[in-house]
Amino acid sequence: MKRYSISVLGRAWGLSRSTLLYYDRIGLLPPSGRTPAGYRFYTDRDRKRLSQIDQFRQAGLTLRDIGAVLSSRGKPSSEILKKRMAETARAMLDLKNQQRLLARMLSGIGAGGCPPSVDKKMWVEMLRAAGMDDRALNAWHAEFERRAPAAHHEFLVSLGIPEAEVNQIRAWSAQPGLRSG
Amino acid sequence: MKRYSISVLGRAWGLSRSTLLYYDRIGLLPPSGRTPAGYRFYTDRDRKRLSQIDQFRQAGLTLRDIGAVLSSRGKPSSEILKKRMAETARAMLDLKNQQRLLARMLSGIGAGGCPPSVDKKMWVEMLRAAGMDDRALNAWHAEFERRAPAAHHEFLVSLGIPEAEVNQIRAWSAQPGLRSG
DNA sequence: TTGCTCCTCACGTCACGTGAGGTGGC
DNA sequence: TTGCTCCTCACGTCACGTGAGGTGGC
Repeated sequence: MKRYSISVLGRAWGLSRSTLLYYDRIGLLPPSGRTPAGYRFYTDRDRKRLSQIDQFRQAGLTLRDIGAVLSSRGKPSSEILKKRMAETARAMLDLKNQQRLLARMLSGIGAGGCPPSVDKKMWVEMLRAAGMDDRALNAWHAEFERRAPAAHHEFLVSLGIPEAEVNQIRAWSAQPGLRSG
Repeated sequence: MKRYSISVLGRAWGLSRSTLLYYDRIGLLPPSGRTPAGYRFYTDRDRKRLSQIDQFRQAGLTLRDIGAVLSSRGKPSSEILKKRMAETARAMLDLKNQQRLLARMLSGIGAGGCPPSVDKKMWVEMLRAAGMDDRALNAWHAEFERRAPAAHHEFLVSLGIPEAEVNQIRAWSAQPGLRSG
């Protein structure tokens, strides 16, 4: 039976010694045994397990999830993989949004004053196009005001709406029903 | 001058009290002052700064980078934004690769035994199509062997290459020049 | 007095990296 | 003896969250 020291096994996968020490500490990859001097040694069984761990790591699973997948074959593991798949989808959207924001910031720096990309008119048109009516729009304002009043304010100002009108909209939003009364 | 307590300001942006405590501790957003009783209070200046911080946070900057961007207007900030833009591109590639891996794992579970997606022949053809000749191929094996011998082994086996041939390839890779001698 | 907000530590999270101080093996 | 690897703490990272234990303000 071939034996590998901790650093040799790590280097084979481009992992550091401290990574394997950590995997041992959390019980994810305990070595097959110790030499009389207390050195960890790993065998081909461990090498195969590390290979699997590495696969799942590349798929972005947490070490806790990897442990769960490896210990229980079958159904639960597919649940975990699906969960991770959903996370990646969300993360992609996040990244795309970040790229949009960064692009705007960079073009803003490069071009000096950038034209207001979206104003009140365009915003409302977009929401209407998405099927929102007056009621839905009001409900949305109310929700925005309730959850993040300052951001709501900032947002309305960013659409080029004058301060006075902004305050009116916010007052309506904070007291739903007041507008129709 | 309007004054906001820590929780009120936080809630306005959907941030927790402890987040603002943290921003104070690291010096990113110190409050304008304290009440006689020691309570932090924030003003509109702070509110505007938090608005900026939030923008950059949504763009994925680290708090350290946000601090740098806010304290030095102009050139250095665009460097930081470009750096972040590059990071997002890499992160996208990572995520796409993760999705590929997850899809393969999930289909593997669903369908039982999955056919070996890529074998030696296809692999070599792809590399040749990319313009690699024998020399380049050998150099690549050598590099793979040097940096991650076990993964190299695993990879060759995954292409359906028999153990004996794998060992030969790895021996050549470890001793470049031996093959031509 | 009750119930709310505020305060300051201090420790936990995640997946390791980085020393410090000491030992085994050729 | 030299130079390498190994060992075990213990603390640092990042952006907070979560109590514990205590106080201010209506």
